[in-house]
Amino acid sequence: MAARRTLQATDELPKPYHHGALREAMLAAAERVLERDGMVGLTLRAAAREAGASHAAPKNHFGDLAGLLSELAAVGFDRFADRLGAAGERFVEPQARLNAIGRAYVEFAISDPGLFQLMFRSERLDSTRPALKAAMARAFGVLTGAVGAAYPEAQAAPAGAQVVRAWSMVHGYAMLLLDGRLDPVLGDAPACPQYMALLDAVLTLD
Amino acid sequence: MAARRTLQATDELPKPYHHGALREAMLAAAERVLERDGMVGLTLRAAAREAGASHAAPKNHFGDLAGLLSELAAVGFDRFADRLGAAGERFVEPQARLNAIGRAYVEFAISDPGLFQLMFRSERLDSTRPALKAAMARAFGVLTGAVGAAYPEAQAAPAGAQVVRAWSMVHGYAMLLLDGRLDPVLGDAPACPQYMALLDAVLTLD
DNA sequence: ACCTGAACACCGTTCAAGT
DNA sequence: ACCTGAACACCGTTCAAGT
Repeated sequence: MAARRTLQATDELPKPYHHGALREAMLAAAERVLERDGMVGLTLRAAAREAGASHAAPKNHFGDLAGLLSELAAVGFDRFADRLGAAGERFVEPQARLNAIGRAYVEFAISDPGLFQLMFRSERLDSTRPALKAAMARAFGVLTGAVGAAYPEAQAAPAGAQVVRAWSMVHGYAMLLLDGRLDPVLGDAPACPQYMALLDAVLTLD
Repeated sequence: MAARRTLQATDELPKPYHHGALREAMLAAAERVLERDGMVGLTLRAAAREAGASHAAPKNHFGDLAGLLSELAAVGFDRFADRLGAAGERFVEPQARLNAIGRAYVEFAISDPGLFQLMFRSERLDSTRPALKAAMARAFGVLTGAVGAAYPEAQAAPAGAQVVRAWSMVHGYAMLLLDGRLDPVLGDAPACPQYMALLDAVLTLD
C-alpha cells in the first residue's frame, strides 16, 4: 500500500536538516575512515565529516566517542561471527571445522585489519554496551563450540584450557601478523598466501 | 678525582633552566603516567608536566610523540629481555627453560601492563628507531634461542614454525588476559595465581 | 526528536625568543 | 645546546539555539 503523499510540493533536494538514517550512515562512514586512515585517524569529528554531518550530531545516536567505537566494534563482531560460522559449516569432521575456524579468524584480521584492531586492541571501547556484549558472545560462542566438539571429553585441567589454548594461538598469530612481527621469519614482502601457509604449519604441529 | 668547583657562589636551588638529565627524567615520568593513567592518558604534554618541564622541551630529546613512545618502548623491551633471560637461566633442561620463559612473558604483561601494551599494541611507535630495533631483537632473540634449543631438529615445515607457534600462544594469552577476555572462563575476580595456573594448563596440554 | 554552531579545555607541533 | 611561551590547527564534549 502506497504511503499517502504530502500535498504541498517539495524541492528536489531539500538538503534535509534531518538526515533520517544518520546512525547507519555514521557507522558506515566510521568504518570507511578506519580502513582508510587507521585507528589513529578514526576520530569523532572525522567520522562526522565523512558522513556529512556536524561534529556534534553523533551525540544523539552514540552518546560519546566510546559509544560510536563500541557500536562499530559490535558490527565488527557480528561480521566476525558470521565468517567464523560459515567457515566451520563447510566441514563435518570436528577437527577440520576447528581448523577452518582458526583460518577464518586470521583471514578476518587480514581482510579487515582496522576493524579487527578496533575490536580487540582498543582501550576506548565500552564493553558494557548491550550490542557489543551480544556480538562478542556470539563470536566467541562459535569458537567455544567448535573447540568443545573437537575435544569432546576434556582432560581434567581447569575448565576451558583447550578453548583458551586454541584461542590464544590464533589470536596471538593474528596480532603478531598485524604488527608486522612475523615478516622477518617469512623473508621479503610476505602476503596473505605466505601468512596462511605459515599458520597451517603452526596449527598442524601437534 | 673531585671536579673543580666554580668560584662564584650558587643559590641552593637555582631552579636550573637546563634540567641536565631531562631525557632520563622524561622517560621515567612517561612511564609513571603510563602506569597511572594508561595508554589513553600518556600524552606528550602530560609527560612533560610530570617531569616538570615545558610541553615543548621533549622535542630536543625525542623529536616528536612517536619518538618519546618508541624510546620508552625500547626501555620496556630491554627490561622484558632481562626478565625472559633471567627466568630461562634458572633451568637447564631446554623444555623447562622454554616453559619458564613463556611464564615470564605473561608475568611481564601482568606486572607492567601499560608498558606491555605500549610495546605491542601501539600503532604510534616508530620501529625504525635504532634503540627500539635493538631492544626488540634482543628480546625476541631470547625467545627464539629457547625454542630452538627445545626443538633441536626442526621438522621440515616452513622455517621457524615452532618459534611462531610458541610465541603466538603466549602472546595471544597475554593479550586476551589484558583485555579481560579470560575472566569469564576463570569465574569471579581472577588474579595472578589463577592466570598463571591456567597458563600452565594451556602450556602442558601437548 | 534530531541537528547545528559557538564555546571550552585539551592535544601535537612549530618557532621566535630566551639562557 | 637546551629550554620556554605563544601560536596554530586539531580533538572530545557541552549547550543554547534552530527545525
